[in-house]
Amino acid sequence: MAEKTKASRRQRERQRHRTEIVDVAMKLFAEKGFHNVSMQEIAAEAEFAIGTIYNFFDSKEALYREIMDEVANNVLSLVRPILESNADEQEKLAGFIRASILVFRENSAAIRLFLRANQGPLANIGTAHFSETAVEVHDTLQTKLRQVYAAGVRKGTFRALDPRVVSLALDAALRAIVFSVAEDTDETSLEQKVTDIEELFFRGILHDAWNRAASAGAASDRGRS
Amino acid sequence: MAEKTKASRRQRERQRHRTEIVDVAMKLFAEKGFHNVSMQEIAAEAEFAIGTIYNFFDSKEALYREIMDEVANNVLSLVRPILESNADEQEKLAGFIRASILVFRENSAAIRLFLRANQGPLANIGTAHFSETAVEVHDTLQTKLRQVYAAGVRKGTFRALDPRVVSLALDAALRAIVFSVAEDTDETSLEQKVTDIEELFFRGILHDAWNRAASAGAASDRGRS
DNA sequence: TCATATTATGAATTCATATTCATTTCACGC
DNA sequence: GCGTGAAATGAATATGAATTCATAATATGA
Repeated sequence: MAEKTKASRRQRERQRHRTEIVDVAMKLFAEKGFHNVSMQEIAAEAEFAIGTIYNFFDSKEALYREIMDEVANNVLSLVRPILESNADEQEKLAGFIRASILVFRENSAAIRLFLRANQGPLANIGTAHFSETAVEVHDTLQTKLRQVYAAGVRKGTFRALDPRVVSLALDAALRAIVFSVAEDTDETSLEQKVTDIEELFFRGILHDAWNRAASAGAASDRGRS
Repeated sequence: MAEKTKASRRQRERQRHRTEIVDVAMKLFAEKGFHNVSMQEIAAEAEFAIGTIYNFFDSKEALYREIMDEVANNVLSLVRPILESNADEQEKLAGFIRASILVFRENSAAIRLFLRANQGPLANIGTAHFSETAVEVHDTLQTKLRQVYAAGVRKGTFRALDPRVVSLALDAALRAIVFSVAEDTDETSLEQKVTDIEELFFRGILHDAWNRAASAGAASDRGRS
């Protein structure tokens, strides 16, 4: 029993060190990107020797991948239930918007890292190819979004737009907002921004009056400067 | 006169070589990102010796910066006139959407490079800090977009959403679509996607009937799973 | 206190690229 | 065909990390 406690103590210590390294690495990667952070830098910032880092992780890539995977799975576990709930499609999308922004609020560095690496659908190219998990998670969420939208279209809730376009646009727009919120640390504006994004996607930017008048001719009255 | 022609010939040759190098470098940077392309690779692909590249550009960064600046200015010169025209705000935004996608069509590698480096409002961080010009161009366009939107709000054409949110969302969504179009080379779908984006932004995803019914209660009827 | 196992250390090594520069090739005018 | 300067060449060098590993420090249990 005594042995067990002490052995466990060791392990806990080690775990703590591991966590410290991961946290520092996450912060640095999120700030500067994979290529612009050296293992030296991570070691120094975490106050360990370089060798120590390599006791925990086989390589820089492995360290990065591990962080990415963890973050990706966190995001997934928070957002997925919303898209898979029993709520109607409109509520699901509204929930997705709110969740995306709240998830960010909780640990901004982590999410920022995830977004950085997965910017755009071209996640495969460049830095991001390290973590298959992260790419999978991104694809999973996009697929779910498309399904929700398509279901809404079938039920007549949503317009018959290309679900691919809608899901990409929504995802991209949310990222952009999330980043912008990350820059100015104004907390008040966040709630307003969420509302604006909801309005924007659900009802568009045109005022209703215009909306109805313009809707019929929208596709035809081009050609004038 | 004879001398002049011949001297000019030399210079034209040299200019052509320069262009070849730039084109190759652009392609590679766009495909793999700055850090994942070596000067060796560029030289080999362009069929020049490494030293030759350095006869034209002081460093890898300088080469990259030059490309970025050029691309950024091209984009600006194509899109800016639209936002500064005399058309009404709705036409300006519609024009912006169409232009963004057409600009891309013309030389996809170049635009892709530009987008890659400027993903998100965090353009400052990471690879992108090489080219101030590119960042300036991005900021300029965002500012113009906001101004157009704000003007539309004042005139009562647009809803009173945060112009920052709208311009960010529009920009981000367009990028995402542009990338996705880049991946599948399906030309037919492009036109449809443009239309969908316009619909999405101008009128939202909700059907009109729902639109009117839901608009009042949208903010209050949450809380049910 | 000692022997052992575990963990941490960081100088030395390795490796991939960026960059340099002495040499060669080439185009042109004579 | 020859002399000259511009342009191209690529082996050699410089640089900046990533990774290794022999050694030191530390904890554990007897």
